[in-house]
Amino acid sequence: MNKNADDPPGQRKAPATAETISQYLSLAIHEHRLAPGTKLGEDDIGEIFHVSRTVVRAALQSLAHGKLVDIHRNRGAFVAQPTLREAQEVFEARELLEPRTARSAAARATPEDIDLLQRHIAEEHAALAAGDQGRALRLSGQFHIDISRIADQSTIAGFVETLIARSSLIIALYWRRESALCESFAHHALVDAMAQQDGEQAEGLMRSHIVDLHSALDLREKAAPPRSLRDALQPWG
Amino acid sequence: MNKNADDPPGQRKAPATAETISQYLSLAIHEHRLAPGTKLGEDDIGEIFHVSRTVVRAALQSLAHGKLVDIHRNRGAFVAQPTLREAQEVFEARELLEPRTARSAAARATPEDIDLLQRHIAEEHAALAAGDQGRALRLSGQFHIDISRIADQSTIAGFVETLIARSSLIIALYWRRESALCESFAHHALVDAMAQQDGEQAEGLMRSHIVDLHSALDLREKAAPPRSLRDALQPWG
DNA sequence: TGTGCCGGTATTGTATACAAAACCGAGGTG
DNA sequence: CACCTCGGTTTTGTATACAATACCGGCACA
Repeated sequence: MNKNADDPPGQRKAPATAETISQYLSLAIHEHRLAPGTKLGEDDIGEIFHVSRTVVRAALQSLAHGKLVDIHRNRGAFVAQPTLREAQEVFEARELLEPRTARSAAARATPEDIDLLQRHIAEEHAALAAGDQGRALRLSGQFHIDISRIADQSTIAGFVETLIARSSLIIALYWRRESALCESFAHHALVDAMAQQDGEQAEGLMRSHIVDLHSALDLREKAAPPRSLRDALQPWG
Repeated sequence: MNKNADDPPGQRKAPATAETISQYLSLAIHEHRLAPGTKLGEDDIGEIFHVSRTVVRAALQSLAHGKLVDIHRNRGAFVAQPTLREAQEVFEARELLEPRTARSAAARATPEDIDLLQRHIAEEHAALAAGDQGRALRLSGQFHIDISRIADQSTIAGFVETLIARSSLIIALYWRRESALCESFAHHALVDAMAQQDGEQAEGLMRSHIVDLHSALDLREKAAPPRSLRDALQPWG
């Protein structure tokens, strides 16, 4: 634990590349420390990481490609605010991609892979027990990404990764309080199926798990309006 | 035909944004006028479009995100050369995404949509008849993109779009001469199924169409080595 | 002949300077 | 009081300057 990847960039000595910065911002978004709609000023970020705006811009453009931030010309970059419609689409895409991926993963998973997944679940539990919901949420997403990595289809894994990232924003916006974060059970069952190389079962479990997540979103138009009228009309930018 | 989108950027008057440039390069790649492995020098491109390297870099980074170009640090940007493995993955992903998409599209297609698709097929035929294989290939890809647009799932449509783009590179590298470009028939049958709102049929046709494409690739290790040893070992970058 | 070193040259990476556009608040006007 | 206008301020967009690295030729040497 000497060098924790979650360390703030405060300590100098590393010049910080664009990739570093985008990963760091991405992490903050995943952990819900950067709320949707937050403005990401180039000067601010550059000051934090001690780099020029050139590098920051590259990082922001990278994030914009993954739809984690929206860039409005001459206005700047903001943490994305997926619409209800986009939210639907993201989960529909996940329903299409992930079950099949889980099946492949089950067929290919080595004991080490199973180990890794179980460690992740344990970490997730620990984070949840410690009350660190952000971290738990991120690890829960990481679990899905790991599965698609195990499936050994990097192309689809890349798609899944962007979908998970967007899901994090969607959860920030549309998650219903009532439904508890009881996913860990589903994850555990999934690992069991994979440990037994039962692809059929894994596929089914993954499908219902994602359907569960999907149905835990509040699909109705938000009662609470966006933080400002300007934001409400941003699509015009 | 006054203003053709395919016009070279020679005529000044428009300052050319990063998006313009990336679209233009993307088009050239789709039409096989830029071969895989071609170096894309920043100064060269900047000179062609009369912009500074700043915007060129943004365009190249954008293309790199879609895996159309590879950027090697301190070495520059090159038109991507998908490996055989990546080629497999891309077509497997297409087999997963597009049939389902075709089904949705069939359910939603309006008469105008059918019209658009038929016009595209006609254009494709015309280009083929005129011997412009590059253009025909691009239009054939556009056909697939249009279908995913009709399905009205922009997220999946985005994935399909990047897969089509990469397919263009894959075809450039691994297409077997022997197999003719007889896809038009498959496209025609697809439109017919969609015109009748027959989703089941459309899904099946799309699946077998993609399988056909996939099997028309040369899956064996290339007999012809890459243009240079340096390129052959680039993954080390 | 082939290999390794080494300098100049070309190209990319980053920071900075300047231009252009959006933001914001004060003041004027109906 | 609402609305519009206008100037200063802030922030982004683009070009350029400089630093760092890779490329490529010749030359020495085994």
